Amino acid sequence: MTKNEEALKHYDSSKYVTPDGYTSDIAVFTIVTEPVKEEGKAPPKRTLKLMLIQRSELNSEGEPNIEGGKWALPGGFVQPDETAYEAAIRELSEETGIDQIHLKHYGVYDKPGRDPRGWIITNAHYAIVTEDFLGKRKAADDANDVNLFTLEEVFQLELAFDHREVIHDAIEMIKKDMVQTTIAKGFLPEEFTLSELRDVLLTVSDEPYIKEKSIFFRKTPTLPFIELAVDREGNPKTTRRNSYRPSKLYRFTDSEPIASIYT
Amino acid sequence: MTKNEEALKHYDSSKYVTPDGYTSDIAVFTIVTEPVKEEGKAPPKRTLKLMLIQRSELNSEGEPNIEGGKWALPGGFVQPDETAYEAAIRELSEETGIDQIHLKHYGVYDKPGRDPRGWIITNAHYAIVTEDFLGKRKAADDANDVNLFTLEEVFQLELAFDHREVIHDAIEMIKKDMVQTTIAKGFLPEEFTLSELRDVLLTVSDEPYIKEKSIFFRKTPTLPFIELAVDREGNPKTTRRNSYRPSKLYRFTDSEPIASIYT
DNA sequence: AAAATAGTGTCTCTGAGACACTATCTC
DNA sequence: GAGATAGTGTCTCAGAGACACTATTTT
Repeated sequence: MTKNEEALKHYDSSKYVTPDGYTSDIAVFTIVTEPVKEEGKAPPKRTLKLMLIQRSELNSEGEPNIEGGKWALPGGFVQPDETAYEAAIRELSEETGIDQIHLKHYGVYDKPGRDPRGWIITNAHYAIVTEDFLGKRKAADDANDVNLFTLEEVFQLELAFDHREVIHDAIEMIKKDMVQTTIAKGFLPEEFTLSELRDVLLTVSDEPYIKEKSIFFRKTPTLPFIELAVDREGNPKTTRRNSYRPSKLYRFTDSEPIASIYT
Repeated sequence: MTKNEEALKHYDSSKYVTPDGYTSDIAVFTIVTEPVKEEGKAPPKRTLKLMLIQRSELNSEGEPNIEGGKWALPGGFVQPDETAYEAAIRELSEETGIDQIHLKHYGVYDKPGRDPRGWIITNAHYAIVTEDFLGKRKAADDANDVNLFTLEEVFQLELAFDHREVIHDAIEMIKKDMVQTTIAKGFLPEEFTLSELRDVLLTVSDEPYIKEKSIFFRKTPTLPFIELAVDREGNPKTTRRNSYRPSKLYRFTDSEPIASIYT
């Protein structure tokens, strides 16, 4: 690398205008299951929701905060010694106490003027967490409220910066990825029933191969990326958490399929 | 926005460390058709290739250039008054003379230490151009050579920065998008024959629904995003460019399908 | 007639799709 | 038995897949 070292001596970064900041934002999705009836086994209603934080009116120094009072995606500035992906994990943990999550980059936002503070580039991710992880959430320093909203409610809010666009893209992306990849597993326990998987998929799609019970129940066990969960003796595992009648448990395999529009 | 104006007075960007640069890189793909036989109607062989530039040994001031001599994706620094997407279009036109292209963001590269010049964030795109556009290509100031490589040849080269990873991701992404979206149209004329479409798809996939002629010829005309090209009287248009027997022309419609792994 | 691409005919077998039915369990 | 989820039976029809065959044109 001696050639490069010499080249570096002649490189002057001040020749170029540099960005004023690089931030990492995260659209945190969860599926909330609400028991329709109180008590007992019930057909819980599943709803896909997005977590937002309300920016505080004042910053830590007691001065007015940028876009204070508006709702925004959790996130913050990336440090020079980390990637935006790592920053996302760190911020999520700082701001909400969430760890262990499925996290994926889905877009960059760099339109001039999108942030009043200057030339700020935002690397956007979406995250998938299960409901129980959100129990751990807590409000952090410069956020005075953390809340979950349905995909309809979100756009009724006053949103900070260009987060309307950023959130819109996140929703489109997760809806697409939900049927094109196996990210549905992020919303489910390791081992799940076919009904549970179907309910998760129903939050984003009404296609007959999901909606029609008989098609889904017959087809899904044959898919290459899903397998029956078995115990040490090779007998199918079952659960009664959703019904009195035991139902079989399944798990995702390691194989990642590729869907095609030409099939 | 008066609340924000007040907040801005208290905002000090120098509190944060800022990146040393924001660049936009482009993986330009093209499909080269090489006639197997010279002269006459032939079954041309199609190959997917990637365009790279060789970084010059010396910069415009005659001093050693960073990563000089190595092969790299075309690209460069984003200006504060443009998006990386706009920069990609500009650079592509500057460095190679290409305009009118399909361009898509596919990744961000921000690992600390990836660029010896400092903390540099790269926004990566892939582009699809037809062969004839590449006729217009020209070498630019700080690139002393522009060339096309097959996907195998690429990884034999000495590549600059972390472009091995950036290029690897581009290839994976275009292969996926080729069967999951209608980007194949970027490699084809407005109106194309089924054989032409099939040959394009065969550069990335060997699945039977593409490979098996009878399946592909029967299935494709029924797909919702492909329609027969007709003239003013409603008669199917034909061409003889690939054979003596005229073959029907097709076009992509506006509809964008979503593939699913659960179907 | 030969040769080359562009299709179609035919047959088998799987599986999508619709909807009614059965199974297993608790209360 | 009522009621709830978890599945299965059955029927029809579309289409995947394999491979041989026909069609259209120039040399």
